[in-house]
Amino acid sequence: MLAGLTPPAPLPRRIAHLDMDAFYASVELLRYPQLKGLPVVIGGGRRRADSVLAQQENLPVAEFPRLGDYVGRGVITTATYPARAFGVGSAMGMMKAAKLCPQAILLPVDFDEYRRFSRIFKSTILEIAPLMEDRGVDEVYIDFTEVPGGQREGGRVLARLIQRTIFERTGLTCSIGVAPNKLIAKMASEFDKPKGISIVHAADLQSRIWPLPARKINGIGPKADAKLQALGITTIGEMAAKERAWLVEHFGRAYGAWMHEASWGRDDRPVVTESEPVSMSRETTFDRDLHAVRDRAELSAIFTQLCEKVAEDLQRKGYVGKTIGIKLRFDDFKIATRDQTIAVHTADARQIRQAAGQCLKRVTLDRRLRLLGVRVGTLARPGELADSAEMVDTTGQLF
DNA sequence: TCTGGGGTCCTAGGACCC
DNA sequence: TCTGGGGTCCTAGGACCC
Repeated sequence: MLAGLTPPAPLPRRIAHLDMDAFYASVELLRYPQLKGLPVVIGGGRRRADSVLAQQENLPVAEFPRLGDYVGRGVITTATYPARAFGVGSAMGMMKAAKLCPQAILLPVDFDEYRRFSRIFKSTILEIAPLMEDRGVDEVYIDFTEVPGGQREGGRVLARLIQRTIFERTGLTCSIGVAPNKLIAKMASEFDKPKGISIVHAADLQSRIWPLPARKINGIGPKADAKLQALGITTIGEMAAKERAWLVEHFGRAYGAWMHEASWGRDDRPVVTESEPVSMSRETTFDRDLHAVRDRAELSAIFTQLCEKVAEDLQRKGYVGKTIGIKLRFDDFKIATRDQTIAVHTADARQIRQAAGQCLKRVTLDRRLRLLGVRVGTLARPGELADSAEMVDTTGQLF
């Protein structure tokens, strides 16, 4: 080490997780302020264009569709806080939700609108802090570490600025957790929802993280949680009290070791600002279960449409893929997948349809089908394949 | 009257090559 | 003829997340 050139001590990592509050529902309330304070849920299968809502922003409250009138398949994607008070929550089946709160107002999803607001809040963040990781339409991680002011009050000052600026630009609120890493920040953003800011330091592990249910760890889902419960473990602290070897014994080498690290609040994953897609897919659940033979024509038409949509998605975003796959969900909810890697990358609907059709022939179709999906994986950008021996066909024409 | 749609990553076995 | 690695690709299923 050269004398006088001691490198500055690295700043402590401060990572934020930002989560928009009841995002879809909040965007809808911007359009329909007359619904503020009422139980409102977003979900269902109907398209906005088909409903009484199309272009009628001044609709009186009494004329909005009600959850109790809904018939069909689907789940709640978002519920306002007043609706949550009735026990209605996201991912809940519509019919079950309708029993809990039939008077709730039901709005169909409008993804284009949510994406529009998503772009606005994300670009707002990027103007303030350049290292942002996209985690879906309503969530991001932000690296505060090197941002001017990012260390003040553990990140609270910057979090307040971001929260306020997003609100000024969109009228939408969010909750932010700031912690030494993504794992803890993700948990912290939930501490004080809605409109919350929570600052967590490494020293708070025992008091604020260990009492939480194990299921609160991002990566511990229903299966792992049930298994933990069966082993007598409920909280993160109880997990942390177990030997690493014990967790490995019960959950496997990789997952067990990760669980041990997570329970001790350790996570060194960086905030990743860019990533390439791995696959693109389209799937649909039918209004009623379809029979492979009796409903052949209907199934075939849907199948072709799915292939056309994936092809459109690929072309619009500038990708080609060469692993073509299908997904089926039967009436008993069992899932089957088949895929096939073809010789040449493609984004052509007819080629996708052809390969997917071959996949379909490899499945025994003795049950009614509930869902059909088409997936294209092993993606590449056509330009990056140009100098390889492979001939890329994005048009369906032979050359 | 159950349970959407769009993703990622991991595992594990078999084929195939060196 | 038998035995044995390692490495990569392909496929199917499953857990998990938003």
